[in-house]
Amino acid sequence: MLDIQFIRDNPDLVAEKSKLKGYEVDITQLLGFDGQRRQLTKQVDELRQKRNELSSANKGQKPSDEQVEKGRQIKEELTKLEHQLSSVDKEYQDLLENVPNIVPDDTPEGGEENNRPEKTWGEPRQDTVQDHLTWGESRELIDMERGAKVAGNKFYFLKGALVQLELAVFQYGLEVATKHGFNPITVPHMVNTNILKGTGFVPKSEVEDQIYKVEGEDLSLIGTAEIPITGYYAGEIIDAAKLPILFAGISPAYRREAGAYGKFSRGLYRVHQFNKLELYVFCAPEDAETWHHKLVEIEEELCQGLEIPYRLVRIAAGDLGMPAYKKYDIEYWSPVDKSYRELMSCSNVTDFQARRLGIRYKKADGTIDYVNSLNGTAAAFSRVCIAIIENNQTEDGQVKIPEVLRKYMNDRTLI
RNA sequence: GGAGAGAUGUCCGAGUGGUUUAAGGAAACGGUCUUGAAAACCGUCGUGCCGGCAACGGUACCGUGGGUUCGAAUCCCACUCUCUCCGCCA
Repeated sequence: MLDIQFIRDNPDLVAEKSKLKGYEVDITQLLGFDGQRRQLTKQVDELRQKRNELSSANKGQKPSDEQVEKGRQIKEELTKLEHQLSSVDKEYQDLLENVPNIVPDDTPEGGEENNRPEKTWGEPRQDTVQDHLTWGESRELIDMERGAKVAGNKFYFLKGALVQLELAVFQYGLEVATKHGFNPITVPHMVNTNILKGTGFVPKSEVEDQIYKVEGEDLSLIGTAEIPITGYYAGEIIDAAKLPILFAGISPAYRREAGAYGKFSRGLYRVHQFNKLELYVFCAPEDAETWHHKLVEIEEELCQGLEIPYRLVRIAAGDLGMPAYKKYDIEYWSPVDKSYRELMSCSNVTDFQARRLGIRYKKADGTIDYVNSLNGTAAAFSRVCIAIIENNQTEDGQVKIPEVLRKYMNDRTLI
């Protein structure tokens, strides 16, 4: 959610940036409701003032019939105005909540195809390797068929050495995260609608497509630990001295992925459930940009440790979600597709989510402001797994375990 | 799942229809005193919205949402959460 004052001061800018992101918002209409809301608020407050004056005029004693009658009139008028105000306010809130975050001027325009590569690392191998699914199924380490039997399409079982690999990846991820000061946290795997909406990257139409809802409960399965962590401080005012607050959240990620059965959905690449280690930062606005770069650096450190060749890309405006101000993806090299594919993502959402959920901080001078929040993937195992299997194959079809993981796997070197 | 109790500001805690403009205490901050510190004393000390350059004024907020009333922290209804006990259970 944007600051209404900011929208009042910069209506054209907000309209333009929203359009760049591909969101339809009618700023004129929003400001119209804003004006009505203010007008009505003024009238309502004046009437309430009258009511309060009347009732405090006869403290401790019975009011006269005349006073009661006058109070009754005020009440009637007030009820009418309050109803008007609440319906105007609802329209206003709905519109305001659907205005996406703005983007900085250096954001590439256009959609996904305009994402801007900024850096590459490692040697993209050009020889032929087995794809992860063929490799994993033939060794009975990945079982998609039985996953489908038990739960449905895009569910799976992982077994044996891959389970150990997964645990090792998380151990390693936590090791790096804690080294950088992140506090490990586990989270509720379901959240209520209030928190879900507060994270804001789920406009109504997408909620249905992306999020599993629990029948008969006000609960949804989380698509990432970002959601409950964002909610952690909802409605609170944090002492500035406590910032930055750094979390490394571990959770499964549940995603419906409705309609996502394209070319790049084979095997573990796009699944309904995977485990994820997520980095999260609450900080003062002036530190957000620095933390964003720090998060990207940590992601790079992780990829380099895991010996995964990658490319860093700056995400174009049209490919950004509603809350994102600025976002980078790290894409791993896929020797199977001979192209780079998404592995990690890192967003600065400024105060967009903090505003929606009322997460503020109090500075030393006593002033209060919204915190900024940032999040980045440290490891999404299903994809890390693909990247390792496909990039680390030896000539005889074994997979070399990255150096950094071996101490977590009884010094095993090959799968 | 059943029974009971409860939810008030940063914290503790008073408050069962109109001087509540939320008492009192603690913590925190500023000051006096002190060689310094503690203690003591004095002062400050919630958030949002609207108006105002500002000082300030108005208004709302006592778990959440409704309702009753001229007037609600206070009465009524529903919900959420917490605690105690019982049941079930890894």
